[in-house]
Amino acid sequence: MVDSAWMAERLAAYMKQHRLKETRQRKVIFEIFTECEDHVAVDELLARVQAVMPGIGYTTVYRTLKLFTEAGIAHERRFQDGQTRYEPVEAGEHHDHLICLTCGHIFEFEDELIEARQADVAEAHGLRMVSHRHDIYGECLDPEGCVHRREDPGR
Amino acid sequence: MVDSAWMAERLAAYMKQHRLKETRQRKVIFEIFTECEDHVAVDELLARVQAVMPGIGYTTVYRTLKLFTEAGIAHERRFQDGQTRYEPVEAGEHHDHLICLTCGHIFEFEDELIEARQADVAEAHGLRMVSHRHDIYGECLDPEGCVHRREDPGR
DNA sequence: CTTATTGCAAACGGTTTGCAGGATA
DNA sequence: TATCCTGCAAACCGTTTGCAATAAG
Repeated sequence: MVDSAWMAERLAAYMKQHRLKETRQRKVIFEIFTECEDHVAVDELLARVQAVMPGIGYTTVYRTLKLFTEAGIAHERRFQDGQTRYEPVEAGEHHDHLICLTCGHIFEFEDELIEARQADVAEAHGLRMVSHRHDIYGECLDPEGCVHRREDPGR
Repeated sequence: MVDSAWMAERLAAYMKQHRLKETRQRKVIFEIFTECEDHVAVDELLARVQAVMPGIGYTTVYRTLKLFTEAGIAHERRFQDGQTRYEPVEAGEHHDHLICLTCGHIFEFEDELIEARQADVAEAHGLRMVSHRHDIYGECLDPEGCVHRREDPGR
């Protein structure tokens, strides 16, 4: 779950430290961004923001999202489609996904063993792990009894 | 290791089936592509190809790489840098990637422990693992002594 | 001689940047 | 008032497409 209070705090701290200004645009974008649970594409967010503040420019949205990323309250993700998507950073977050090819459901998972092992692999190659991306694709073992069949297959 | 004989065969079969023509350009690109062990970016490959065949257009390289992909002898991969990279398909392949953010080098790895654990994670959620994608990003522990520094850091 | 292919230039889509006017501290 | 921020337009970058000329079958 998104902890918008924590995000607001962290953003405020970052802005103060960098002597940035709190503008109407940034407030609105923040508001809407924190309401987005999933990975929002920029144009998607822009559309939602424009519904509230019609005159806003896409440049501002791009720049603000970049600001959020630098402030540590957003993560940038690029999928195969060439678009950049952003997701709110959550406390104790993990971004490993288990995608069901049968029903489309996306589970999030975290496995300490895998986490630890990744760092080892990096080290074995002379690197310090900074981040990772791990997606597992699978099929329902029991399609009939699948609890997620009716859910919206996240894009 | 790249099995260029097998690749040539598979490509030939695909071309025959689709009534495509064997051109000088395609031969040269194939030659050079099979010599590339790692993940080549298009402009990288273009440079190598142009060293052999100066007049060749980048359009041709793009189209040929797409052809290779359709023929099943190349894999298209997009990492976080926005460039599309291609790698020769190998028999029984399966590559996880370790990307160095300092020098740009891309290592391939396979870890049985992680492999096994992934299947477990899937099963724990009621899925049978079909495939996965796993990229680890890191930084050189010793940037000074990095063996890969001289390589073109795929931006 | 028919059809596929090439290479150029121009189009493209997503993103970034320069700049003058406007808002914030 | 001194900055910082905005929004526009234009630049940009990697990639794709239209097209007339060219090469392969």
